Amino acid sequence: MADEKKLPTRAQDFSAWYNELVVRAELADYAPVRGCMVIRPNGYGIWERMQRQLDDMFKATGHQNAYFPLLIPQSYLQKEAQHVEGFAPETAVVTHGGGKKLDEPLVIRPTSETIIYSMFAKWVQSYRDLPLLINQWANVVRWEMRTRLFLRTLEFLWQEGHTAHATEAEAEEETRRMLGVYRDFMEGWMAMPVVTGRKSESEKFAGAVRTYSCEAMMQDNKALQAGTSHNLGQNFAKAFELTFQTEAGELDFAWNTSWGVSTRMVGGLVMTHGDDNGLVTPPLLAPIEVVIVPIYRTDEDRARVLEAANRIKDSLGSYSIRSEERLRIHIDSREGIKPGAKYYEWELRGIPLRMEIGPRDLEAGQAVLVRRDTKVKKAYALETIGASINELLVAMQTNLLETARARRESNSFRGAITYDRFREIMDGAGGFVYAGWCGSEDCEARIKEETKATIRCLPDEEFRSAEEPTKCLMCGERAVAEALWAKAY
RNA sequence: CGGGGUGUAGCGUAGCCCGGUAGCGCGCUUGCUUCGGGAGCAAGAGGUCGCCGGUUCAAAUCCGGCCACCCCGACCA
Repeated sequence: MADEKKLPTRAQDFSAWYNELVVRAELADYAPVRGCMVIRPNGYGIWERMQRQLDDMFKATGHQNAYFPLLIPQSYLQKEAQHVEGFAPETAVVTHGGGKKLDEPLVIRPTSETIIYSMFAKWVQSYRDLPLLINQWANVVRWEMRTRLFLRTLEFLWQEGHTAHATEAEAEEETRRMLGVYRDFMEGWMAMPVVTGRKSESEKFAGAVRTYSCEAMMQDNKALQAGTSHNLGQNFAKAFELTFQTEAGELDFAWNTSWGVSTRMVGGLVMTHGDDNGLVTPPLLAPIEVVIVPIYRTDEDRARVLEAANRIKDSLGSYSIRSEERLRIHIDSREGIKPGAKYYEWELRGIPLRMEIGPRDLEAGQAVLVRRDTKVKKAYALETIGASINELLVAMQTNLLETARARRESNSFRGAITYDRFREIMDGAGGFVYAGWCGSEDCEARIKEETKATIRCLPDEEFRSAEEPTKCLMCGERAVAEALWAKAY
């Protein structure tokens, strides 16, 4: 029966570990509708903090929030050829309203390019109206065949940025800037290192000229596409007649970009930092930074310990890892549950720091702090415990990123690599392989067919091998690019 | 849509071959003892056995149909 409380381990079955952890840590559940997810307060708390920080970052780069409708006339989706081809198979369509069959079916947005650029067309007349920098927080629906909590659900919450610019160069700059914002957020806040780069033609967004992405490595060595940024060129502007008068007085189509991240990042967080005891949440994103577990035997001890716990809690407000916030601290004063059981529960939920305080500590003027990431347990003097907590939170935030990056690098393969060796890697433990590619879609397709690995991106220079491969992994022809290959979610 | 599997209490399951009182663990309720790593004992509550039909004196169990969900593929943030 003690066994029933244990999670499956990551080594046994990574999928089972993930699924059970997400449910047991009370992050999310499946809803009665197939493939739809309910995000519980625990999971939403993490998402809410992600949301708030990203929103601040978008504001800082000059974007404003707006909101566009959930329902899109089907004909809008059909105006951009590649776009409709990419999204039509996975849309949900409303055919009836008010008890009557609709003249034109309405698509539940799988993404909002069409409705947004149709409105942009009305708002933009002159180059003086540009750039137009908009973001929306919304839900979208994509009728996926197989779903997994957070990683792929029929409906998901996300943010989609949409911009219009007067020049191609400005649009490209915006596309890259927002990719950088995502990277800063993922590394700085989620402590999840990412490889940035450009998508291959076959993997790019339906309707984009160029797609860039952030690719993270999960603990099973698979890649997770954690965020994308698209340069849409004038494709949508032409489809929706989004034109403007230039400084020279000529009429031109605007240049668009779109970029998005979703609740999928919560899944990425779990699969990046979680361990066999449960979730590990980076202090910057943890809804609770410190949990106090009071320990007592007698009523007299109980009163003393709880009084001390409250006093400690009240005195620590200024020691949050975010100096502009109050320390998020919680006292677990539930009766009838032994301290040991509380430890397991808070570990499962990934709270960064646990403070144990009992009669013996009070005598000694100390409290015990336990770090979630390293599990190191140590006593600290009460007079200076605020500073100790702050140091530990900062250290943990840093340690999580470094650990994840070291793990990624030790499972990355660069330089000359034969196709046989590549297959061996992909059939075995998996990993990120940086290898030459001739640019042919045939080679790309054959590798996917034979190994299940796909081109995640053509990585940005800083991620590339010191000496770039000269030959294509598959056909041995001259390589035109270095591609990052991995199995992916 | 192809291949495999499962539906029994809030959760996890036994029973099904071989028809005859629906069982166990976790959780829940109450009480006492516990409390520095998942508490112990005692008493209790909780079930249209996925749905519809058939066979039978009798169906969770056998037969037919339907539905739902899960896993493996194809599709994907």
